[in-house]
Amino acid sequence: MKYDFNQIEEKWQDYWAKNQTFKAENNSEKPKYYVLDMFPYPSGAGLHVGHPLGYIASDIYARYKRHQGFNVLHPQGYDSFGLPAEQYAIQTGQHPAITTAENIKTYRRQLDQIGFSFDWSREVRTSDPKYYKWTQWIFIQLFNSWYNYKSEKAEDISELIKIFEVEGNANVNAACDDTIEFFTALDWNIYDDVKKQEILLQYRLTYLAETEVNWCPALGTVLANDEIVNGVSERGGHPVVRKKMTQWSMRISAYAERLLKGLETIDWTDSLKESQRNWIGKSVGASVTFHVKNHDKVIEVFTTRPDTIFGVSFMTLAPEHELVLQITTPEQKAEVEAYIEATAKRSERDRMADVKTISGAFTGAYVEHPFTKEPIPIWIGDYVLAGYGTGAVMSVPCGDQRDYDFAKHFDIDISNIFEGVDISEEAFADKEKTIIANSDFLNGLSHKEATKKVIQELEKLGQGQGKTNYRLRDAVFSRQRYWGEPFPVYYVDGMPQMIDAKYLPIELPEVEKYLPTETGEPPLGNATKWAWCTETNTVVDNDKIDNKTVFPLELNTMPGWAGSSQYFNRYMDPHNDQEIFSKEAIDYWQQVDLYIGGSEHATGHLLYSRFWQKFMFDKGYVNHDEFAKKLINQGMILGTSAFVCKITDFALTYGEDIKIKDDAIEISLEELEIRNDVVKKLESRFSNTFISFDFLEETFNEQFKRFPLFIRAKEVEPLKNIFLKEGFDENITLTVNPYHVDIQFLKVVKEGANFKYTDELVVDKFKNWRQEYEKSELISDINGVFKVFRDVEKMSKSKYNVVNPDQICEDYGADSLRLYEMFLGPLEQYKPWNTAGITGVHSFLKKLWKLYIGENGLNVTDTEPTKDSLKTLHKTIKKVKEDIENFSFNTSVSTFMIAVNELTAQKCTSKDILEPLLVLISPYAPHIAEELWSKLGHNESISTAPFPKFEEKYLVESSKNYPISFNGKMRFTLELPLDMSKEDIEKTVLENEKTQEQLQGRTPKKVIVVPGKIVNIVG
RNA sequence: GCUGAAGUGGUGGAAUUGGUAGACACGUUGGACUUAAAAUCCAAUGGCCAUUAUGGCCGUGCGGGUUCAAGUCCCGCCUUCAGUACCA
Repeated sequence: MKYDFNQIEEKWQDYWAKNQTFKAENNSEKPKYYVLDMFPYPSGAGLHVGHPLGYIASDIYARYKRHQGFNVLHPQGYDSFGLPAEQYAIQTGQHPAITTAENIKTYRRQLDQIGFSFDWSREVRTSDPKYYKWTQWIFIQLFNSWYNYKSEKAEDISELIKIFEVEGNANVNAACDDTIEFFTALDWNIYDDVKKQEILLQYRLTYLAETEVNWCPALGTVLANDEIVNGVSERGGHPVVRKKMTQWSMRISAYAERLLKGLETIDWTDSLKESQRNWIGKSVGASVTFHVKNHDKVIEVFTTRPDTIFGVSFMTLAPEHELVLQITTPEQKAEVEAYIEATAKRSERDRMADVKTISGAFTGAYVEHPFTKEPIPIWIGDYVLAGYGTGAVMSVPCGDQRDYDFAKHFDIDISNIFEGVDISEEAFADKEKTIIANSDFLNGLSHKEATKKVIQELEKLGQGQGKTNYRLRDAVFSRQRYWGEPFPVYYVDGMPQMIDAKYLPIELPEVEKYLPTETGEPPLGNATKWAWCTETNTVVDNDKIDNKTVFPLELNTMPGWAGSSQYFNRYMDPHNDQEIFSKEAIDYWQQVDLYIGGSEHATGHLLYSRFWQKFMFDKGYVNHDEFAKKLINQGMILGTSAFVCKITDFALTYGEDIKIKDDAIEISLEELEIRNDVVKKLESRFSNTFISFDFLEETFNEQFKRFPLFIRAKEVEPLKNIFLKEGFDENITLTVNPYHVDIQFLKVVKEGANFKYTDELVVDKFKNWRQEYEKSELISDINGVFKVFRDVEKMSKSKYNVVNPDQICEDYGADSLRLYEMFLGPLEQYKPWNTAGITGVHSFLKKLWKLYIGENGLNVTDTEPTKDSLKTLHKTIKKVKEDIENFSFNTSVSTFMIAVNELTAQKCTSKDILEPLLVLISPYAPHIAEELWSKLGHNESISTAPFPKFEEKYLVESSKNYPISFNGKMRFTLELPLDMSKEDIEKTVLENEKTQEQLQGRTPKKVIVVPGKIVNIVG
């Protein structure tokens, strides 16, 4: 009987579905265990081989825990709101809900064919109104809460109102906007309703405020900091600019300290915790107030080194600092304004890319030193960021490299306050260890002592106090997009009001088009009919009323992370339409025991989820203020792509149209008009039409007046328009890198380069392409014109390097895929996908099958197991158990191979060996395990069979093959009884003729005997 | 720059507390079976030298050190990957 994996796998997948084998009960006698995967975004490209890596690992763990007798919750769902579906909708008019549903169908089919033990009865989809009802509900809870630093938790906003009514806000220590003004109870009680609401908004955990946001023009929306990578949007790589907009924000900064402290209580990877720590960015120091001379103004700075206050040579303000224009003297006005204008023009990205250039301007104004009362000049400089601290720094050039560079550049006096440090040297000594000098009352003190002392003194003067600053900013929560959760919000007199929770969900209305309205409102502004709210909190349809006051609704939608910030709790009770989850459900499941997912979510999803969890904890909805006890990051499986570049020949041939420069090709603007011609010529030159050109407008480099890119022939016109629109003159040069090559050509490359499973290998590498190709591996040189490089990078549709698991499941089966993905290497490691080794695990499965099923049927008998077989079995049990518990899945696959090889060699047929072996293998290769299990006569699924017990006694040996080494080098081995004494071992070894041969008559200086381990003879 | 992780055969990767480096696979070579191929099975496979056999030398990024013994521990470098970055 052959191992017919296709038939077997289909059979058991049907069986599991039909019998709901993996359905988790909320009531059970068994202990619970909650294994969670990060749910996928169902993209149009379908599942690729990288997705299942983490899912397979968690599935093995979940199945293992079932064998251990746990009631396992192992759910799956979809993070189904998001940009790509909407971008697709804009292009095609197809409703995102439809494409999303289609994609989910594909994902489900692909997930099912791998044989995961998910409890699909608990599936959630973030775009399902039944689900996002609760996302909206949480939003309302956040709106109705404030953060009390005294109790260190979120409290109901009604408590705050009570305090205001009785004593005003002077004694309130809350997370709130810095612009808050003090008022008394008297004031509060006479404020009108709008004023009261305005004030409360400054305290709410989600609030509406005008903030500087990251605006992405190409996507038409704002983005959170973690959605921007290297200054461009994470999705699509579009440029991002700073812009002031009225936006919903989440007051995550209130939780900064708890988010930081909480990291100590959870078993997450160190690198991930470190990322979160950096992101939160706690720094302890002091805030110091400086009085501006001849002005009734103060400048507040934050510093981590208040002890260096006597070293302050100048102040530096961010160019955007609000006081700059007020304090600038008439003489300096022109210079300062010019500088401000120049920095405003530079994009954030330029500013980031160019940290070396020192620039700034003197305002002409001075502050007074708090102790010496000396005047200190005030400068502005773009190395000071408006968004961090107060946007102002006290500059201590003898202590800080940047301040030093700035002072040198502008020739500002540098005073030295460090003992024994030569400030003419650019490399500074470790300042934390240096004694303070030239600093009045701080002289002779260490960093620590001086810091303490100076804060005391500043407090006496009323000009400062100790302060802790966090880098973590509040998270912008509005998106000007269609495909997201609508806010349960309407406006009265411009103030936001919550729609009563009983009307939830506020469903996403239909729109004609998914673009902003003509008046520039978000896409929801196009909706003509949707549930909305009147004054009396009655939800009615827009078109059913008239003559009544109509209140505007919130037209923004929530960001992608809204739906994923509590989904792990919703799985506990996913069909509950009365509550987000019942108390019984959360009391039973508590929190996620094991969470597996990618580290790319370190500062996004994983931070926001922790924040919401802490909020839910404060409100008493959950029992733990961390949602996941343990978290493992699976590494990414990378795709192989090829790209082609450098066409020297082409430039020479077409030298009249195109010039070569720095290995790139330049085309002047006039030549753009004949570009179509050029392309035609090129196409005939390289007959197979494989050249096309591509460009991206946003990569225009202003500094060099270049597009470091490729041009696609048909897109010449739009490019030219952009060019002229931007007002660049006609002599501008385009730098063209013509390596975007078409599929036809790559098929040739592919055959030559012997790729497997990669049908399309085109990559757009518009960023740093020279570096990229220099780094990559040259795999082919075609006619000396094209060079083909192979590179390994993240799988993505746009790189044409996606490998999906379907073909592998068909050719080798899901069990092979599961084993192979585990066998590739350690779970956490990044690794390129390469199918070369899959035959290894596949033939292992065939050998396993043959061990049980011979030519004439079942090979398994009731014979007594041999000693050797028992030893093989028990050493396998031990190793596999340890491996699973250490998440070292790759080594258990080897262990299985060894076990099967040994048992085959032993011709083992004993049921007592082969039956437990199946349970060991079943988490890894569940289909074949189920099939063989049933062939052994079981009517029940193997999935709850108890995990075999390891017994030491079968491994006990009577002798050991000792390695005998001379000066640490192993020469030969010697079989000796394990109960032999140290002395006897030494004696036996020394008497051995091989030892004598090695010693050649010399007397050993020393003999080391480690019983059970090794013998080392030192000569 | 800072933080974190990692460097082991032709390849992916093994190696508990320091104790036989290269498990298990892939690939390669040779052989068996076959008209042939596939599949399957057997053998060899870190490098160099030597060989009738026994062998010998070198080997875990580089340079030192500790130790009877170092891939593993310590010090100093180099490289790669990832994250982060005028954070005051």
